[in-house]
Amino acid sequence: MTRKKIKLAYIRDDSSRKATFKKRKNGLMKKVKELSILCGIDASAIVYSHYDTKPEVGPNPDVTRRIITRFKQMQEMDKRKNMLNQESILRQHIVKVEEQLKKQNKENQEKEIMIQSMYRSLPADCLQNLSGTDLNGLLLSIEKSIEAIEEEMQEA
Amino acid sequence: MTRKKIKLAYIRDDSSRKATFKKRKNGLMKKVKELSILCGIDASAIVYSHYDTKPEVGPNPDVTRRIITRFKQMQEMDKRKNMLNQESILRQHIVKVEEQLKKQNKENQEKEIMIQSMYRSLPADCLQNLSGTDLNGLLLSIEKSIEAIEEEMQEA
DNA sequence: CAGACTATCGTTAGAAT
DNA sequence: CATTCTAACGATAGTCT
Repeated sequence: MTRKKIKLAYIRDDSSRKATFKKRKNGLMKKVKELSILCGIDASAIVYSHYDTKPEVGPNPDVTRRIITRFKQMQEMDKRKNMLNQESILRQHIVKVEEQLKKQNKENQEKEIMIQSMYRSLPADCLQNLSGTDLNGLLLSIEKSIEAIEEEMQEA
Repeated sequence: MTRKKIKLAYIRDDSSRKATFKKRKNGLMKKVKELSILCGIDASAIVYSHYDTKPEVGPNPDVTRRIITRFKQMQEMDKRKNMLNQESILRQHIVKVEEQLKKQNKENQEKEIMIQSMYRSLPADCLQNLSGTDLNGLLLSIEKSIEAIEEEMQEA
């Protein structure tokens, strides 16, 4: 059993790394528990790893009960993450909607130009019937004007 | 040096409890650091005690940096409020933009109806000049049609 | 691959300074 | 009190099952 003086570096070998992880995580939790009891204080350790599906939090003795409240805050931290995600979704949504708005705006302008052109193209004496800037009114006026033109043509 | 096999219980003597606390806290942080490095995972320990003015979080090596950020977030619960405010601002912005979009959309539809009405109001024989659904083309066609009507009127 | 084992290393209680 | 020292204890790397 010739164990070398462990080199403090990432363990390349998968299986021994996992073994070490398990051993040391237990040891760590034990130390935390001892510190809590011996000194009457609140202590805990958090271990995030892909070995466990969930973040390992501990230890979980009587002493740790008080700390659990604070860990709930940690859980709220996760919620905060979600908040951030939600925020980015919101931002994306804004971008999307703003793009739509821009597009609509452009389309709107084109149609407006077209309407203005048609309006300007109408005979001068038809303009008397037009009133204000109201679109529906404008539409009615233009239809009236066109009807008037058609009537004049038929009379001629 | 006859050290007894430590009894796992609260250390009554103030000074030796503090001594033990200091030693073991250091040891604990070292262990956390080692676990992080050896296994390439994120780990941290939190020690709340009246010995230190602030909750001891650590260790503070490169590996733990990411986790510390999260803990700072935990400590800075105040910012969470601001986040909420920011989110509500975003939501308000979305509502505003969506209202604009809706309004634009409505205006767009009105204009479209108007254009269609004008189009339908034109004399049947003018429709031959119209081509496709292209807006600019449509505009040109309508202008042409109106010019044609005016010419016919002048001829009459 | 997970436990059990143990020689070895690291941690630390208590004493000394 | 805080530090240092070191014997003793505890943790664990490598090995075996």
